[in-house]
Amino acid sequence: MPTTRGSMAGSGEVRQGDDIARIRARRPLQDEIRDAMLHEFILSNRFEPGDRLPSEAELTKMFGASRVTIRTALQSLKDQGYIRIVRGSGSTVLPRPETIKSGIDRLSSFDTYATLAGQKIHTDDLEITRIASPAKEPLAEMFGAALVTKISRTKRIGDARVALIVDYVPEAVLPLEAIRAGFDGSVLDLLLLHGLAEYSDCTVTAVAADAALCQQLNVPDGAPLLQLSELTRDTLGKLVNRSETWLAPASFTLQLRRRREP
Amino acid sequence: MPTTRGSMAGSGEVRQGDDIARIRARRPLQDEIRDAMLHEFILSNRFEPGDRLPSEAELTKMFGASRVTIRTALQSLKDQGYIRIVRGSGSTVLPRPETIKSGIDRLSSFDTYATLAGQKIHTDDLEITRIASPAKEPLAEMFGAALVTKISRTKRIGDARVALIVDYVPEAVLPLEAIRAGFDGSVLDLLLLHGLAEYSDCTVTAVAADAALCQQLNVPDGAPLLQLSELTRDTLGKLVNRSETWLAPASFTLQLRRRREP
DNA sequence: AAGTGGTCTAGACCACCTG
DNA sequence: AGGTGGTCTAGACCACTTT
Repeated sequence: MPTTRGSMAGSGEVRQGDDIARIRARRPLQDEIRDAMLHEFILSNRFEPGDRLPSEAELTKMFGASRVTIRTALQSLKDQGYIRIVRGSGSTVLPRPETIKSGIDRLSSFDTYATLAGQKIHTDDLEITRIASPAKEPLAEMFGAALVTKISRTKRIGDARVALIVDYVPEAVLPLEAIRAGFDGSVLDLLLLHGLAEYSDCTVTAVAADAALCQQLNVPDGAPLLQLSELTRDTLGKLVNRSETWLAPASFTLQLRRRREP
Repeated sequence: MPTTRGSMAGSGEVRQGDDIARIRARRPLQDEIRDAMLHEFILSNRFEPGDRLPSEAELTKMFGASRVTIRTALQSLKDQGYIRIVRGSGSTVLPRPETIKSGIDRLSSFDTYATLAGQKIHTDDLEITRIASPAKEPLAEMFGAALVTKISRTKRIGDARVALIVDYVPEAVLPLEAIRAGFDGSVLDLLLLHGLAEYSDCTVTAVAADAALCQQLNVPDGAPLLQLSELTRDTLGKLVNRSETWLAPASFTLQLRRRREP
């Protein structure tokens, strides 16, 4: 019943200091509590898989927060796969998800994936060119813009060629000069950095390497490759990027978690 | 300020009838309001892409619900990609997501995908066999069980062979007899029906069709195929199914929406 | 300065699960 | 029957955007 906020004056000042520190850091209480529960209860093995967590009422007292705040934190842990919540019964700790922290369903660049996996990834054969297409061309029509920058490169891990990536970005979204200046291997990272990418719709197929591809990726003619075709959009749904990626499956497999329909 | 619930007695009885009807149907108010906003505001084009929705305060009055309830409904619309919410500014309607209502990131069977896409899918070459493997075998070790049922079949749309699917389910999870009795093309649907499947971790690669595969799928030797390897688990994280799928990419491509890391 | 969404509280009633 | 999570309310303060 303390805290600086809230509907009525509190008698206890216990949490006030904490509150101020947190607000300074602009960190929501619910996030603090979620992280506290994650580290102190779960990751520390204080509660092991199968164990029941304290009830929401108890947690309310333990953390001195309202039930709504506690629930928000618990829901977040549930969404991340750490606990299971059953009405009328309680919350139990789940076997640690061997996750796949970030699968292909997350909008992250291959550079980022590789780095997270502890791999050093290199960019070769970089070509950045400006395309001025007539208004009727599919590319211009797709973006609703005539000036588009094409960025093509191959990716290498150690001595192995692992991917060919070709991106198209309209000049109006990110000028060619900005791309040249900021490009460090990933167009997507550049877009994310500028807050220009929110989501992409991605199609995955298997294709046989043609002459051009097998030369670029150094694979035999007809070798099976994963092809990803993506259209990336910003928060407003505006198309900001078209991307085509070919992956040599020996070096790169896609992983994702499929969840039950809610 | 009305309603039967709530902290204090209400003066207006306006919503009481609605409330009772809703509670009978066990439908949360927040869901009703979300659907009402979706249909009356967005799908009806009363507010078009780019338009601002009423503020939360206004919605509170319009629907006679508390702000928390209104916010839950709005968040749900945001999660589904219908609106954008900006602090200090308001909520705006987004261009209708051409979504991909349900991509590969959802735990649905290929039968379900095909049906949703308006395709009639057929099951051929069905084989259901019981495997009793010594405890040291990888299959037995994986499931922690010696008795496992193997279900193998091909899928066909019209005259085209589109997939080969092989599933393994431990007898302890679903007895062979239950599978024989309930199988209508999809092991996953059977597991979902019994509440036995919560999520799966899935690996996607491209492979070249070997002799056995090209015979079963009627594709040329060495043709590129999509291979999905899945381990499906229940709410407790217990392994309930291993599944291998080979897809002829001409007939089946995978689609998914990739979202920015929160 | 006014308005909007983000966060939080305390209290209430209900449905469900477990003794 | 008692405890637990699910849903809901009214009110408050804050941070951010807009005017």
